[in-house]
Amino acid sequence: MAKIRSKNEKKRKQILNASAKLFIEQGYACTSMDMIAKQADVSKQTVYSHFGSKDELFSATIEQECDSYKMIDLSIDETLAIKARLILVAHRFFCIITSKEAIAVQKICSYESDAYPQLSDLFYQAGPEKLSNEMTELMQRLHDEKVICVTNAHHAAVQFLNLIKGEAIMRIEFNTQKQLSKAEVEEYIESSVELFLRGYAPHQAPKERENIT
Amino acid sequence: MAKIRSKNEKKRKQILNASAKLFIEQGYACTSMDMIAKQADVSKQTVYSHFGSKDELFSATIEQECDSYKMIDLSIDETLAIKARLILVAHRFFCIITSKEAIAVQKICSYESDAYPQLSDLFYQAGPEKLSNEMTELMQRLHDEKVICVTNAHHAAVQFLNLIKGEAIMRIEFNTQKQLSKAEVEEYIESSVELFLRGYAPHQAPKERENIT
DNA sequence: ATCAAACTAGACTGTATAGTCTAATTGTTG
DNA sequence: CAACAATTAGACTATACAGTCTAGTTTGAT
Repeated sequence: MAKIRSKNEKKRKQILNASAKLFIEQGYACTSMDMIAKQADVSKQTVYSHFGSKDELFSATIEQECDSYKMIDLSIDETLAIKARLILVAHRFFCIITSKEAIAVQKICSYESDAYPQLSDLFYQAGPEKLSNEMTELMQRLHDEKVICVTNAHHAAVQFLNLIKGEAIMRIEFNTQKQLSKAEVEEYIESSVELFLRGYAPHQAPKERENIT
Repeated sequence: MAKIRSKNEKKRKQILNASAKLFIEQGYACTSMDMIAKQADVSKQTVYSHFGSKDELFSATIEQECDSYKMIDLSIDETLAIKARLILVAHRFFCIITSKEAIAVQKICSYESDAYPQLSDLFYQAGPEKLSNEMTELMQRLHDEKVICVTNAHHAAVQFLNLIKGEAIMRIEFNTQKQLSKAEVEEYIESSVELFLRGYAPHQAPKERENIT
């Protein structure tokens, strides 16, 4: 009496995994329902019985991918010096936004943002906005700790995140021939964290002078 | 003997204008050759006689759009105070990258960067890289003027440009429901220029203290 | 065992579109 | 005017694909 759909969930997941893989690899237009069915090892009819249309499946797929952004953790060992803490945060952020999946979902949402405004909005909330909110909290905490001195924690968060992106993110996005080496990225990130810390250094910190190497 | 193609150029331009409009508005996949011919007020056969295939036309269109990025001018009234100068530069940059065409070309190049790597590379060079190079020169000049103090002018340029992008550019790119108001953007830009200037303030400038309002 | 829901394979429809072909027309140049 | 290249309209081919239909099979709950 309870279970009306026996295998439903398993098939559904198979389909969503397949569609995620294909949409992400090939985009919306270049991925056909036949390919998805085949990739999911499921009949085309089953795809249509779970998701009424290609649009619906696409939406469900992107929503699922957005859900996977849940595991962003910016909590940081608080005993570290501020510079080391921010560099750690920067690296984590950088890893997240340069992951193959994140880049692909970003491209597809941006490109389809006119056709599916609610989808790209969803992505924006689950991705960039969520990150920026968490970063805002971190900035506020650092400010309260008097490690930095900001007048607007949200601005500071956005500024920090944008600084970290640097040119690396665009080079990845546009798949340019020349890509930045890991060393170049590290150097750039360190330079950006330093800029950020100098710009938001708390007042009355004359000892900073001695720290200059 | 000279003119073998009489009306060629005019038709060619009609076609490129039409294709630019349509590709930018609708993307590559959703724009058909019939639509382009109709929009250009030209027969389909003429389109094919000028450009052998849809791919070729697409490439020519994007290349043409990239050429139009030529007119970026960051020269600034040098009598202005440094903060005012950078705010002016920031606004120009912001206007350029938020223009409908720039956003559209960016989206399309990013999305098609796997299918047409040479195209997105072209875009990157004509757009982001060109801008970043000009900005690097500006940074170097400002450094030489001792108005700012940077250790790596290119890093500083990238940092400045990324700071200016803020969250506004992403909200536009993803077409989110909430968009930043002009006032919000202005406030953010001013805050970012200030951050940048504090972070790269020249040494031994104690009079700065008095400037704080 | 039975029965209904879920599933399958694959044929089928209708539509969109890239690219070709043809026959007629226009426009340019000598 | 003659000749020729460019252009045009539109028919045509081939293909891909969204979505439907059908007929038969598997599966799980009772």
